[in-house]
Amino acid sequence: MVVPRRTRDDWTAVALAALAEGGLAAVAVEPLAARAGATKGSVYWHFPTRDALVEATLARWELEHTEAVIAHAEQGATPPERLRRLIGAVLHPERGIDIEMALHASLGDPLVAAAVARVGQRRMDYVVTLFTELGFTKTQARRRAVTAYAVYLGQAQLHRTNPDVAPSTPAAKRAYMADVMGVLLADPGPPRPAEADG
Amino acid sequence: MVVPRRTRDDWTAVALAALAEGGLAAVAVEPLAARAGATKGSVYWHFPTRDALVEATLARWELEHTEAVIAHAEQGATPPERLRRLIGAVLHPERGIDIEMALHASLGDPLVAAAVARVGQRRMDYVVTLFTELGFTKTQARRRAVTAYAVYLGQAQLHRTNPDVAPSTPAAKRAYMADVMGVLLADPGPPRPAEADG
DNA sequence: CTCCTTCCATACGGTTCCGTATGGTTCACC
DNA sequence: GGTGAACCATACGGAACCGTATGGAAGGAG
Repeated sequence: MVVPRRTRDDWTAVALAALAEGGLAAVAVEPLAARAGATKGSVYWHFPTRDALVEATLARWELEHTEAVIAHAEQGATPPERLRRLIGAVLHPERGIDIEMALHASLGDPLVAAAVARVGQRRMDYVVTLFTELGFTKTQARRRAVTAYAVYLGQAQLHRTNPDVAPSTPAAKRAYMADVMGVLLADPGPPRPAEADG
Repeated sequence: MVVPRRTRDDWTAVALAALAEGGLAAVAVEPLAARAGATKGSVYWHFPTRDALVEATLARWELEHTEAVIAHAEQGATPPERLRRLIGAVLHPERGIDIEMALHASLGDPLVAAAVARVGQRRMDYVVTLFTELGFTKTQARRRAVTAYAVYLGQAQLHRTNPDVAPSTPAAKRAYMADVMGVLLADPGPPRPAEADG
């Protein structure tokens, strides 16, 4: 009888799967071990504590998925096309979005909050550069980036709570995307110098 | 020694407070009882089970907070002003937003998911009428309503994960709001009859 | 004052998870 | 083929929570 050995990465992989399905609470040592056909003994050999497992899992997610949205957007040729791919990513959900929503639902955990904050900052920075490339001033770009990223997050959320309100048919999706693009690229008023930026 | 008696509403009030602070997980019978200076005996007299307590708490929240955002918006004189008040509500957070975010973080619970879906539907309906009043066609209004509500949700989320990116000073808030308004009210293209609405 | 209902505290058993201890198995390498 | 390290199963104690059982205190009706 060949007994399968596990590595650290095996456990973080199982943890990511559990995270996507059942949220952070599902990343529990004993259920995870059962899921992997092993026992706690293995987990506690590879990780000193459950928090360490969570931390390693988050680190892996950051590595693999932080840049995923950005990389996807960067496949667009022009800045507007890149923005389009960014916003449209929500309408064509991949596996990563489940994990992301699960993490947003577990901001009570300090480790999760820190990871999500880092990823959010990184993406915001990218979207700011995107709007800068689109001809917005720095201040204007920052404002639009907040709105654009909020649309991204809100869309994902809305898709979970009220899937019926989201456009479903390809034609509807295309029309909706066109509208969102028009909205986000709307001409800002002339920059009033008095305005602060905080 | 006068012993304080508790009512059903007392317990849902305590549950709402715990919900705002610690999420659904904090709505646990024993900690709640300790918080209220009582014991489980009282809770299990007023409610047959913990789920019943959660359900009653959600029902109360729906009653008291579903229409809160709408009522706040309806204080605006004109449709644009109403939209402005709706979106701006996130920038001036009241106590309700904590509970709402906590519930959005606990969509894994079926009771919570149902309540949040009902509230979301109700609000979406309202925003659609808002955009209709603003002169949009039904199809256009639906699209803009999705975007507007997504901005609302995403803003709230972003405020929790990356509070630094949100505008902080009153001047910056005003400028940001003006930009968001301009964005959401941007003229849609002419309605192409071929477009579906799913 | 008495009695009955309402309300609550205490005590208990059961479940699920965390973390530790300990002994056994597998593998590399000599 | 023996030895030490890597890997894992089993068994245990403890904490937090759910739900039940039961006895008792508080307050109104008579």
